Amino acid sequence: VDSEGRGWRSGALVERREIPHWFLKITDYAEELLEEIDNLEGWPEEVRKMQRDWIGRSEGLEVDFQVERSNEPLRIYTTRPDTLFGVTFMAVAAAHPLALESAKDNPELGKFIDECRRTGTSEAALETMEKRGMRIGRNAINPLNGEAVPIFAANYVLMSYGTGAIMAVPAHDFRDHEFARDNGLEIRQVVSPADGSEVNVQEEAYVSYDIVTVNSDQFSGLSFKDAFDQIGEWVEKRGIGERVVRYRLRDWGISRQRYWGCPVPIIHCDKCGEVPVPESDLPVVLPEDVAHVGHGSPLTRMPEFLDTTCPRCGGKAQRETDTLDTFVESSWYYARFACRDNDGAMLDERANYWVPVDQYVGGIEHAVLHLLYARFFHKLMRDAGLVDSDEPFTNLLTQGMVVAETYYREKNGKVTYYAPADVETTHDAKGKVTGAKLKTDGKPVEVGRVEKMSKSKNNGVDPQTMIDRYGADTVRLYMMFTSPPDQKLEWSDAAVEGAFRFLKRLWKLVHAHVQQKSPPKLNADKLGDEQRNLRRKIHETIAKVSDDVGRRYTFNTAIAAVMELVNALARSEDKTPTGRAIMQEGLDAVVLLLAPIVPHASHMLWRELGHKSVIIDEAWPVADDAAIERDTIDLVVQVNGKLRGHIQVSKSADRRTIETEALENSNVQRFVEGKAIRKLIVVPGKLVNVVV
RNA sequence: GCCGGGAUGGCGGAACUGGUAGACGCGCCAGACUCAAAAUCUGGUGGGGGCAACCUCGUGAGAGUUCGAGUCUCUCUCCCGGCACCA
Repeated sequence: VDSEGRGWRSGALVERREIPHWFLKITDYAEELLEEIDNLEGWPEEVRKMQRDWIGRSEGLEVDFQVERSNEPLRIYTTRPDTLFGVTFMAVAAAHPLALESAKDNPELGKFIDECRRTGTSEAALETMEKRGMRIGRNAINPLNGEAVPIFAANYVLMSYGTGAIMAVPAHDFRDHEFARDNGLEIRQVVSPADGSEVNVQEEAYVSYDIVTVNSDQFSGLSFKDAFDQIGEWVEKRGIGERVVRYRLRDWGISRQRYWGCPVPIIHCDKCGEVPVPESDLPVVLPEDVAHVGHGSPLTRMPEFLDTTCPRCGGKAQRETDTLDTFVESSWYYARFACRDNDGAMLDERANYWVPVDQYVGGIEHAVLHLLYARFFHKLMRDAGLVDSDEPFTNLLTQGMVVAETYYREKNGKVTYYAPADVETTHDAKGKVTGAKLKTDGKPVEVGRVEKMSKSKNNGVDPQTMIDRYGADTVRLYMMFTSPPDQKLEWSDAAVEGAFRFLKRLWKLVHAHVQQKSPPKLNADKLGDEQRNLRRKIHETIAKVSDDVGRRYTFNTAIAAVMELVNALARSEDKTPTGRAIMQEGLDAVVLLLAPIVPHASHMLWRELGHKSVIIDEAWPVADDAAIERDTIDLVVQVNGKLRGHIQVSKSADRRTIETEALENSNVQRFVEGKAIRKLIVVPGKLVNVVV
């Protein structure tokens, strides 16, 4: 709202009725949303941190300041009542009623308010712009010391947070400090470090909770907590304020002045007010013959949509043209999917049976908005009796995005991007990329940054092209192998080729094996050293892949481990019956471990390996602990923390034996010779460090 | 500006609880096979030194803690995500 009472949004004049006015009271659930973050153990810690911060619970004090020539006090909210004696000015949001009222007989202030309106309203825009303000021409009286301080309208005060008005303490707040210096206002120190050290608040604001109050009359010499409590009590006793808990979280404006979206099913009647569309008339369907021109929603210019009759009195009425924020629908689709054929209800028992979602996967960019709205909406549905659970998503995996290299040419300031598939790179003897040229004309192109795939950068890759060439298994294997799922995935056609090569190698290995006579049943008690080692590798791999897939979700390291096993199996030249039995065991394991990632190839190879069953019906393999057991362990020997040798000791070797072995190592002796051994550190199963 | 994340060979990444930095793959180099090429196979591949055994430097920059730091602490740089009407 500007100084003349007109409605504005993102710097553009809008109809007053276009100002969003449908809200969901998410703040009513702030406390529960905050507390329950502690229970979301299947969520990444960074998402939980971001949500806590977004909700932003704070304890503070609301205080009334009397305003000159006004009956209305100015109520402010502060989390630092201990600094109340340092207030040297006040600031209100440009759209604050006090600023608007003062602008009526102050055209210059009106102009300033209108300028503030144009700078945008996003938090990022407000925080980064130059802090500007203008005196509204009145003073406020500090109730604690009776001082009159000027009131400013300021562009950095948010109307939507707190009371839209702040007390300014330049000595102990960075933003107030910057503003006070720019406007030549007093900076008065009222708290000092608790440890008695000195600070210069004229230079820089001093902000800390570990303080003692000074220059604060009867409230001097107090800690933060004592000052908070005593000043809070003082204010409450006089009825000019109260201690309150506030949240940074704002209510959710679900109105959008857009065509695309679910219409808000409300009819505006001059007599009856806002009347819900009767259930029998739902859903309200968007008109499809729409001219998308000019500003705002085209619905507001369509009488055939707008004009209707009031369901209550039957008189002339108009439809609501606001549509719902898409976040509204994304807040409950996961439940609706379980009962999508039900036209009689929003959700039924089937939805309640399936939720909460065991494993939810989505981009990290949804950490606060979508994932907080969905949690809120789930609680609404719970309180409406639709579901029994408190939270929508038990486990959350936030995946990274797909990025790819960009190539371009610049001509007369105009940049043209070329698809990676149409470009050939050149490199030096070490493989470092030195340049790139377009395949069609052979002339050079610039190598740009690696960026999120987009049409404008022409760096998108259609997975279908790769699926056509290599098959879906290869493309899946590549995507799972290239990065862990929570990091970005850098697309590379050449690396897809690598995944294809691996599958071909495995295919050949299996076929070479099954062409021989089928192996006997494995007798694990009678193995040679080589055979035991290979068998250990098989079972170590089963154990590692089970952990990577089941606990860590690091599919890239799981696949790397399977590749290592395949390399080890391929190196084996043991053609004895026992050797072939181990090969069978190893290949069975490889195919079972890969089945979730390359289902088609695994299905075929499982049959080739002589099994009658279908692999999708098979159980996940279990590692044999006895096969993993070792008689000896390899230890690293360091001298002063630097690697100097390796020793092999019996797994039952005591500390004394290990120390002796370590010191006998010839390379270790070279570094120990002639020096006094000050300490011997033995880390069981890992290393020995000799400190000289 | 605030909140969250990240930086490791030519490249993607590994190192999970402070204990062998560079697993696995790509790329590159050399060799085998071939008339030749492709495909495939074998070997090599962080920088520097050394015939070699090995030595030395090295995980964005700088400091610190520790017997030992990619990993912990502090300061800083750059990049990415979010900041409520992009969805």
